Amino acid sequence: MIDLAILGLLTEQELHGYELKKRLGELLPGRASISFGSLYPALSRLETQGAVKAVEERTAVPSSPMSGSLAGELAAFRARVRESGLRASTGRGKKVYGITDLGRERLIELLSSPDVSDDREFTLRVAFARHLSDGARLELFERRRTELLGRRDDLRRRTATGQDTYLGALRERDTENIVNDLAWLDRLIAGERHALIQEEQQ
Amino acid sequence: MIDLAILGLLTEQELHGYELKKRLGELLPGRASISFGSLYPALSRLETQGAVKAVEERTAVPSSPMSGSLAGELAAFRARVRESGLRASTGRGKKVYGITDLGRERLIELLSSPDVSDDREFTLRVAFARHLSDGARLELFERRRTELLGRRDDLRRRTATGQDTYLGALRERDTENIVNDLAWLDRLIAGERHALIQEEQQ
DNA sequence: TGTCGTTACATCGAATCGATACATCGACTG
DNA sequence: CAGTCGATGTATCGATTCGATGTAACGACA
Repeated sequence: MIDLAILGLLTEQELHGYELKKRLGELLPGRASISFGSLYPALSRLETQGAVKAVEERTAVPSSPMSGSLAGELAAFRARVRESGLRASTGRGKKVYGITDLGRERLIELLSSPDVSDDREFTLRVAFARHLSDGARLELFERRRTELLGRRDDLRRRTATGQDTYLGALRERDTENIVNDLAWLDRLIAGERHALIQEEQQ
Repeated sequence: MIDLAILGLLTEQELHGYELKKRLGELLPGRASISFGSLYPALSRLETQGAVKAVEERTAVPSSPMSGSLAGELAAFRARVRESGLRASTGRGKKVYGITDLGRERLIELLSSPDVSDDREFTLRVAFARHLSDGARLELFERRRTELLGRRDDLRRRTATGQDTYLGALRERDTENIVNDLAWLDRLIAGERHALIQEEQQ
């Protein structure tokens, strides 16, 4: 899950930890994000595995006063960071990560996993769906559709005899949300098919 | 979260671990449940704290062949377990838990927490909402309403400039789901108000 | 008779969370 | 112009939770 998030975000842009967390918070629905306590260890793990690499060395606070040349280095570093899309970055000690070829392979693997039962993971896979081939993307959506149909039927089976008011209300909400998700998915799938046909006709 | 789940389920019925997990799986939306790796430690913790207690001692497999009287004991135990609502229970070695007065207090505390940002936790709190007073229940729903309104506005603010197709699709889905949840909540709240007015008129 | 699926408890290592520590910087405030 | 506050940033700690695995009894079925 967290690997998918990191690799997906880094494919599009080189980023440092803090920024990674912020973007992920915007990607995931609700108030969900990931904690620093999982992010930093995950980055280390991925770096060890060679899936990501630190692009810019962290600028340590020099213990001795900066010489002119060092200050120049720092300015150059900041300029590079700014270029790479981190305008809001103030503060010192950033460690900017980028993805490697191995990381890109790993991302495709993660995006192609047959398991579509985890909601948060599926959300991330849609967010990075443009990195999949047309076929793989369509397959992802259709597998998800099957999953949701299964859930809907499970819910229907359980919504049998007269329950507690609030229990019943919850089932109602869940059913509505699944129906909604299915309609949304069908629109996505229709869009994909349309795109595929247009491609073939060229 | 897990404490809330355990205490809520045990308030309604004495249960053992395996059954607890199954029921929780039915309560939570999607394929979500909790793992044994968190359930059993949590039960131990709650037992130490005095919030739950083992109602029936586990029936250990006797190392020596059962005497007639022991077999009788076992049968009696099974009958008691069956009475307490565990019809499907076969197999040996169950440890049935019940809630204590302290546990009931703790449940009310958890149900009354002001934080309604966690989706799973909110679902559980609705599931056990009948254990709250009319006022507290209404407050829970209204706080959740405010939370969802905040999320909706956050989403709107972010759904600004032309993004990636799939990113846009995700935002669409999230917005729809929130709107759906809000409508559902409003129905719940209306129901509560109606009930309150009827009470006053008596 | 064997062996498969279900019921059931338990534990382990790894992943993750939530809190906290520490430090820098910009902006607002008295 | 010093002082504080909030945002930015990296990092680690203990507790929680997960996912996998082990063990075992039992019913069903071949």
